[in-house]
Amino acid sequence: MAEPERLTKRNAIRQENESRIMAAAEKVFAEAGFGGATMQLIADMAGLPKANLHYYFATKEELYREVVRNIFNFWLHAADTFDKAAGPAEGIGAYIDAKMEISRRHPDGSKVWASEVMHGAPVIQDYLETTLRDWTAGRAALIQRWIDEGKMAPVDPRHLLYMLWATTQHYADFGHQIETLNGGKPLSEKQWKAAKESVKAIILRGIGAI
Amino acid sequence: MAEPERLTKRNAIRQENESRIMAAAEKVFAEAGFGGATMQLIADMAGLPKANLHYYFATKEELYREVVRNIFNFWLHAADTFDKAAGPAEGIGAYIDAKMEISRRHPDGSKVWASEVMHGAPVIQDYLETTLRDWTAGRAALIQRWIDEGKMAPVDPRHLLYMLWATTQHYADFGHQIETLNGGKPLSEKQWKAAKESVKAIILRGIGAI
DNA sequence: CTTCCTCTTGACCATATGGTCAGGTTGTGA
DNA sequence: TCACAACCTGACCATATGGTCAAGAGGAAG
Repeated sequence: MAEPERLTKRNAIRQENESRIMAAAEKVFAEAGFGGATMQLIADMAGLPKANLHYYFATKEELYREVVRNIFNFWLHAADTFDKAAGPAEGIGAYIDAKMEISRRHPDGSKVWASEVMHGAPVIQDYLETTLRDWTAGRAALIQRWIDEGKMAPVDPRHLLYMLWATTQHYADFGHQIETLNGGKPLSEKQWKAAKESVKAIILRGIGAI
Repeated sequence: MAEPERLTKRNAIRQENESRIMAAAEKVFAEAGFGGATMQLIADMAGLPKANLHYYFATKEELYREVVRNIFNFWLHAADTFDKAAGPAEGIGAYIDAKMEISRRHPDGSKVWASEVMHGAPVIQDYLETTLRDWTAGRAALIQRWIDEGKMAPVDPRHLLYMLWATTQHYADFGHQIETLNGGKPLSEKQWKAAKESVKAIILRGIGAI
């Protein structure tokens, strides 16, 4: 597939610029939405002239597409914890921890993803129909197995997954609201820990895993 | 406050046009986001010339603000069920039902709200800091009382509220994703019922209310 | 050193969009 | 019927923005 990419100065510059642009784009898309984001603003934030963006990414759509794909892949891989567990308490507990950590560390990515899906997934519909669909079917089957083995209560695996996504991503997507309700301050280390524990406690007890 | 508004033909037309515009705006803002929405599209969808929009709503911001306020108030009132309950099973169960129903009937409003909050609540920040903060404090106190009375497990009321919001609104905001994972078809009557039951079962058991 | 290719960028263009306005139409109240 | 105000709208304008381009700077390879 991808060439090994020799370690020349050129390639270093290219990689550096592309990731600067991607990082800036993720932030701007998250804050302003696709329509509200401007190439000029992304360029400024990346510290490059606007024309240079168009050298690396021909169009705004293309840049956006790359950002979304990037996020999607990141999320998928972050969910590997799920499989390696012997039962729901560990598996789902670890999954909640992982997703909460992502919400904390990469809220912008989460927002871009949410925005993309809310607007009908114009650029990653194919991924939803293939990769995500397969991923979901696999985890649902695993959960069903746990149920059949009597390791947890008989809940609909799909709706459980939706609940996991919703609850964990909420801390990123609605972070501003949570911050406002927290007296205008971001959640502290302690509060994040409490959030994780609360979520895990309610859900794990809710599915009869503890 | 507001004048009783005599029932003249003028007022009827005004009201008709304003609600047509608001409905169209809600849909367009939900589908395209604030930045992606255009006054022209809203006008077309409302069946009015663009200049007429600006007669009723001076600017795009003003129209957007009205839409968001509208949604916010709708949501607040829809949560009255919460208070009238004797305990968590009824109170929170009814709240979940009500919010799921809103997600089903008014997904556009939910999306606009989500978008507004995700972008830092530029137009309803004051509401978050006053009305929503008070509302949240009140319900948190009520939940705490239930806990103190031994009617449910000792969970952090705030995080429980976040979980309720997240889970129920997810069915509207991420409706497209859910639909895709449902074979491309919207949830049926049966499936909506199952969703409600799943959510209620997990959460109510999770907080020790059943 | 020379050649070639990649990269950089200021200036520029076409278009879309929010918003304006003048003149016309319609309802209202006396 | 008349005068006034509310309402309507096609045409228009200023601006912002995505995208282009030609000329030049900077590495890479021989």
